[in-house]
Amino acid sequence: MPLDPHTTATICQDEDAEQIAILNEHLIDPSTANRLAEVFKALSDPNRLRLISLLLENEVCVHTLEATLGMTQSAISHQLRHLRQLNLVRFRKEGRHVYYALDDDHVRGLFKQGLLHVEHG
Amino acid sequence: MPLDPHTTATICQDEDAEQIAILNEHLIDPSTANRLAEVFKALSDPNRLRLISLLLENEVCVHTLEATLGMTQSAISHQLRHLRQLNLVRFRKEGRHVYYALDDDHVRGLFKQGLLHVEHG
DNA sequence: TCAATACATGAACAAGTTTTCATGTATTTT
DNA sequence: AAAATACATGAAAACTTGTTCATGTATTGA
Repeated sequence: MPLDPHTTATICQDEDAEQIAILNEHLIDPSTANRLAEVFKALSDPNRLRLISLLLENEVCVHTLEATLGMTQSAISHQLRHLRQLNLVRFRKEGRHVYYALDDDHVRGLFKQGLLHVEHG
Repeated sequence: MPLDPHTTATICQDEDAEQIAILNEHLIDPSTANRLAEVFKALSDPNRLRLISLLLENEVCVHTLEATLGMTQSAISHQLRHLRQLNLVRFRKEGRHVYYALDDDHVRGLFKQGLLHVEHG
């Protein structure tokens, strides 16, 4: 009997072709796996998460991010570049300042859902 | 004017202490950031996501995971060990087989939420 | 125009991760 | 008891990632 209450079946051996077919239906394709991994990877670094937490409700300039996070300006800029390339943040320039904000409600959603799980246990 | 409709304020410069105080309230603490990063990191590898997708609804033995994913037995075992150490999967032994299943509804939830975002665009 | 401020970026380095390779243990089959 | 099957694991190799260092561009101020 399976341990996990959510589990519907036990699948093993290559003998039972029908079971293996069922299993294959659940397998996500490599392209989906890669894109999904990219999103989660963007959220898999503590400093990047701290940065994102600052952008959850406000747009903030690079210098203030630097001061608030206690990271070097270069490190911040590299991280922002990373997030930009994934279309997770966007920016606008005003004079010599560059303001960053979340580009996407997806990130906000995943961030908050992850936070719930971590906080309540 | 901010670009992001969700954005409530524009924060810049160290001059305005009140704004910086508001910003600091949003900053997650390092311990939370680390635990949050760990969860997302577990979901940040394509092969691990493909593996998890097989365990979403069923418990599956290692050999079948190997055959279905087209990975070596060793690579599978190492990934399973990793997921075990994070309490994301559990296993039970039966004869010479070891059945793995998700340990945790959290992962299922995050996985599915991530998938929605990736699939619909 | 010269200096200062705000930000970006390439290159190198340190650290971490995933896979492979080789080997080991436990269970079953013959 | 020997061979085969199922799985685990340490160590090394190959690859990825984050930060630092050095330097570059653009805008503002003196």
